[in-house]
Amino acid sequence: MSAPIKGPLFLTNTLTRKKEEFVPLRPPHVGLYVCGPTVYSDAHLGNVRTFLTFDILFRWLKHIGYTVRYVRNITDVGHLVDDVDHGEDKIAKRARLEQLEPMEIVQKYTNGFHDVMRLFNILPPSIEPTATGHLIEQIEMVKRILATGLAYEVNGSVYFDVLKYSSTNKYGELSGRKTEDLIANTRDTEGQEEKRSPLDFAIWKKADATHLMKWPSPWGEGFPGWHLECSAMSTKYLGLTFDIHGGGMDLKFPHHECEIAQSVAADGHVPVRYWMHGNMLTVNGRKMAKSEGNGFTPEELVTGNHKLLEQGYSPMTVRFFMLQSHYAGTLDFSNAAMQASEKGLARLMAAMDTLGNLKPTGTGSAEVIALEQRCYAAMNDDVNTPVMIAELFEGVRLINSVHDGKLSMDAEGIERLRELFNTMVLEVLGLKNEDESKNDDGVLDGLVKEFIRMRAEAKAKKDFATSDRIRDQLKVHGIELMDTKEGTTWERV
RNA sequence: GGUCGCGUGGCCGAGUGGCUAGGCACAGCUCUGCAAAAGCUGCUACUGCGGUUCGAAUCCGCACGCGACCUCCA
Repeated sequence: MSAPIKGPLFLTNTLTRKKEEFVPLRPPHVGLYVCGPTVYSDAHLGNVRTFLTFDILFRWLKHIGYTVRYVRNITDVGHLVDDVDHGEDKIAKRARLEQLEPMEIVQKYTNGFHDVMRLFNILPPSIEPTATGHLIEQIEMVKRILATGLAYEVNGSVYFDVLKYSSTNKYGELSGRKTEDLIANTRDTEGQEEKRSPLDFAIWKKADATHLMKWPSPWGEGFPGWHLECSAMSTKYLGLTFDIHGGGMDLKFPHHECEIAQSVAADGHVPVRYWMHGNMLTVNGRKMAKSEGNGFTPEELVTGNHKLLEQGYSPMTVRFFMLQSHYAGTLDFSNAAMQASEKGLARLMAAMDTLGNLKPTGTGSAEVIALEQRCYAAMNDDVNTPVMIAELFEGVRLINSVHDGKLSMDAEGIERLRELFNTMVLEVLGLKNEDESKNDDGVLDGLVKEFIRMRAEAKAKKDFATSDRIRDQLKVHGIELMDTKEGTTWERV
């Protein structure tokens, strides 16, 4: 069958606000749904953080022995520009601005999104459904909700009746809201006159003649409400009730709250057992958001070509930086923090190299076993990557101490340490060594090696004036020499 | 205004009622012809004021500061 589960795993369930032991509905299978991007513009770094959070969860669930079906959607219709139920579709707006067919916009930014995911080594989900590909399922769901009397049709639009629903169900449970408070805080906005209550939300919206993205339905030409796709698609692929639903903190209300209501209304089942919400990436203490205009694209990040960036940072530096904080807390982006991560990651990766060539120095491997246990404990404690990384640096110390002959370790211990690092660093954290391509210029490498040879000869003759001149001049040209026990190496500065 | 959360050493960032991560920076040492690089070692913080407790950064209350959501956003 399957390998034993290396658990138990504890996750913070944002529905109960408690850390709970994770027990799937149908072990060893796990159903995981994460709200994906709306493909109307380039993904920024804040988006990356959320998908990275659930990438780690996906990797960890698989690692400890679960068979995971990971569904992450692409929203290619349904989100409106101004207000929930009023205004222009974001994708249609973009299409108008760029003078493209809406589906060209969708394709363009979907491709871009996939490029970004690949860049940061975020694994593709098992299923990546699109909203436009599931219109029939969404229309069927609207019908089921109408059949229960928890939605009503007005002029070709269908609205969810929140007050009626909340008279027998808990609306607001996930986000900790009360319907009275919500009503008290409602602002008057246009296009609300069709609704019975300002809390009601559209599950199907009538399209006017100029609307580009519209489909026939029992209520006329229109398009699905913006919360509906996730309910329809998660149900289709994961069942009426499934294990984990994730997304960014900012989707908790109203998006996820509405998802719950829709599923309960349509199918009579609470859809999700464990809700998980990743927290925001901030810049100077403020949320990075498309609407704030304080985001930068991955391309700008790598090149450093943005006013917030002092230099470029590699994708793995960013990945490592994000994993050094816990997903549930906010993380503030700064150049100083990025530079610290860059160095830390380099040290971790250098230790990986050292470990590859490490030779046994005697007996003992107790430290490795203890380290291994602490790594598992950290990850099983709400996917605590920062703690695991801290443990891995303890491992780095072990590796270097054995390498320096200051600690004795037998072959079994070294092998176990290798396996631990390969598993945790490469497989679970998904970090890759980026340095290999640095000295890939064969001609340059040959030239520099010739200089290194000349310098070694000069040094052998105690002609330090010459050897130092070679070193200094190379540095002027951007080549730094480093003397190690194994000989001299070089890198570009 | 409502709801929720946060405030940790020079910086970033974990965490538990007592044993007090980790990274970066810094200092000392090792290595080295010198330097750099690398490694090792050191560095004891928890917004303020009360309270609970044998003991709190960790629990409770208040104050101050900050943020998120309440409108599209990961």
